[in-house]
Amino acid sequence: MVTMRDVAERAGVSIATVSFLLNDTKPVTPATRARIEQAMADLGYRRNVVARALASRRTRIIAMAYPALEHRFGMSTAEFFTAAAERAREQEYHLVLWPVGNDGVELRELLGQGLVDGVVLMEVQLADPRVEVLRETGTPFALIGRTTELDGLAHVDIDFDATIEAAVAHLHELGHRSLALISGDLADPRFHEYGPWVRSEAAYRRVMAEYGLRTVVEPCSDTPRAGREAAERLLQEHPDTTAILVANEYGALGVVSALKRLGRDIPADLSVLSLLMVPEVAALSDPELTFLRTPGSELGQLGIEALIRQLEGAAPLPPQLVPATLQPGDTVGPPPS
Amino acid sequence: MVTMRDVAERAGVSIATVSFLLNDTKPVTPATRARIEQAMADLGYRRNVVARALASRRTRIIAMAYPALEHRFGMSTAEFFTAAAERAREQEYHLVLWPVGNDGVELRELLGQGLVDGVVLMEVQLADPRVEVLRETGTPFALIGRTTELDGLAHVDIDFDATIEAAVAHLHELGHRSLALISGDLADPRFHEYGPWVRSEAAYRRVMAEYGLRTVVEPCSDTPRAGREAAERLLQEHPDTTAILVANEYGALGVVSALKRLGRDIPADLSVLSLLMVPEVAALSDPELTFLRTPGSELGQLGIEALIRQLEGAAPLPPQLVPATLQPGDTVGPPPS
DNA sequence: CTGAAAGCGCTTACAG
DNA sequence: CTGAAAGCGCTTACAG
Repeated sequence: MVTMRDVAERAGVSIATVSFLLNDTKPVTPATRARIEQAMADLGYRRNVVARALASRRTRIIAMAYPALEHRFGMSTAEFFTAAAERAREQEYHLVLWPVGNDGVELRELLGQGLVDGVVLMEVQLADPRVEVLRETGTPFALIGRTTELDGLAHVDIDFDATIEAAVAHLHELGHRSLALISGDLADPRFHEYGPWVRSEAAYRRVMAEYGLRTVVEPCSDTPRAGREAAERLLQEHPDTTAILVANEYGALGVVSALKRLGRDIPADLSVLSLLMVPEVAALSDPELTFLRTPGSELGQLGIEALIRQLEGAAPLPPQLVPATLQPGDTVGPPPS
Repeated sequence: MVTMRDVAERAGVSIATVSFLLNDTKPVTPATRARIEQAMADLGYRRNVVARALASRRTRIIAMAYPALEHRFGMSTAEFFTAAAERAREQEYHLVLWPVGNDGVELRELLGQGLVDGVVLMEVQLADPRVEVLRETGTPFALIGRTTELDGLAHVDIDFDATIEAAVAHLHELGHRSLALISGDLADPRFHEYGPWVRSEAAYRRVMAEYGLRTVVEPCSDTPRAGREAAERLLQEHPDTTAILVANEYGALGVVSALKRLGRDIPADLSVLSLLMVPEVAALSDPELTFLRTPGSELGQLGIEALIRQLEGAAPLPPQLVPATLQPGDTVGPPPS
């Protein structure tokens, strides 16, 4: 292994100078810079990140805490994670995945090891025990999602209000007046604090009230089968529905197939608009779903950015609420006349 | 931060003794063991992994190299990755995700940093430039997948031969004689060396020849839309087909919807058997797909296991070929009489 | 602008 | 069975 000492010797300088150059932490004359760079090139020097971490007390490793037991690691998550990993790498950070429970116990254990400089929290609950653990241990962190009590926490999240507003406005413009929401299963103890479902449902109720329209919400867990059942229940109880909003990525696929089974033409008889979905999943449906695209890459990157700014003592990234954007598909049209 | 020195002082021993106890690397009398353990508990000591890494020249960090640009990070990948991360954590390793290209350039760059003890390679190509990089740098590694030249490389993979044999046998028993394969798109330069598609197609040809049956292969890229088109082409060219094997996870969903569009009853008119799929994707189809389950968790864990054994100097894990197992669904039945 | 030296928190021969 | 000490490869006051 080529060390900094080897480079310093060959360049005829001290290791301190090599370090100053590498970190751009003190000025170095062009002449010595050239000698050091030549020596590094000759020897193929690569700085050892572990030694650097120990000496600088900064590992440049970030953990993404993902509650894999409670949440399926699906396509959306994959988008968050790979975008985050790439953004981290651009800034010379590494990203580790910590599949830890929501209660914070394992998280505390791992933090004690001193491996990471900070943590990005995914699948944030309204009251999230992990936040307390991170605070107690003094670990810098950023949320992808939001707790209820935010007081100054760095976070990025979907702008549920704007997203739902856009969705309802779009359907309303087309002429729809009877809009139902198939939401998440808030009765499930794992999810009753789950932000995306709580917030999208609240936003739906608020926006519908503003439009003076009736409110119908059908709970549904996150599987196509549950989606089918929810759609069947919905049409039984509210046969006059002309457009269905689905805040449930995998449930949405079941909604479409249930309607087809029931002989409904999509979108001639009934429109389906999927909220919060990635294109890969929308394409799995036939007809392909019209949907609001979860800004997964953006949020993954912003989450990393928010954390890295803290780590580097830069100006904090203001909270970012990113709306999902409408993507055309084949499941939304005007209501039947 | 509580250090080993603090523990040693409180227990009245040297830091070496604390280290010996912690690593179980030298015997310690019960009395001093008790004192040290008490001190650790009192102080809430947690060993610093970075210092340990530098001193021991072992970071206990493993990278999973994933060519995110070339391959979608989908549900199957997520299963591999989370299972690997969990298995690593059980053995006190951490898993980082390296989204690096297939050419090995970025991989070499990252290896130089000395962060990881070893690498698990995903989405292995028949001739994989990354293998050469790992060899040159002397990095321990394990493959999830297989190159053509394996000479002794640690690897775990799907047993494509056994999987395809089981699939064909199952359909043959039901009475099918006209089986077609919708495979991957080997014409695409990104995938013409992609093991799963090459191997499943080869196995199909071999097995069909053994049964004395005609061979039909329709290439298809990994999207539902491509699957729809492939199914349409197939029925055009070979209308007598009674069962379709699909070696293409997302393509399979398109195959089902194309058949429905064409008015074919599944499975009364035509059976669809998806090879290499995870249950979450199978459930997205309506009717739910009959499929051979990709052993993602098993392979993720075995890949980590194979690597860790090398890292710890244990007996090497013999190559593991794990067959996909048949999962009942609603898309396979006897051929029309 | 550059260098000598202490120190990050551990592991590991070596000695007893 | 235990300890003193060197060393892992860097960073960072401090001094000049």
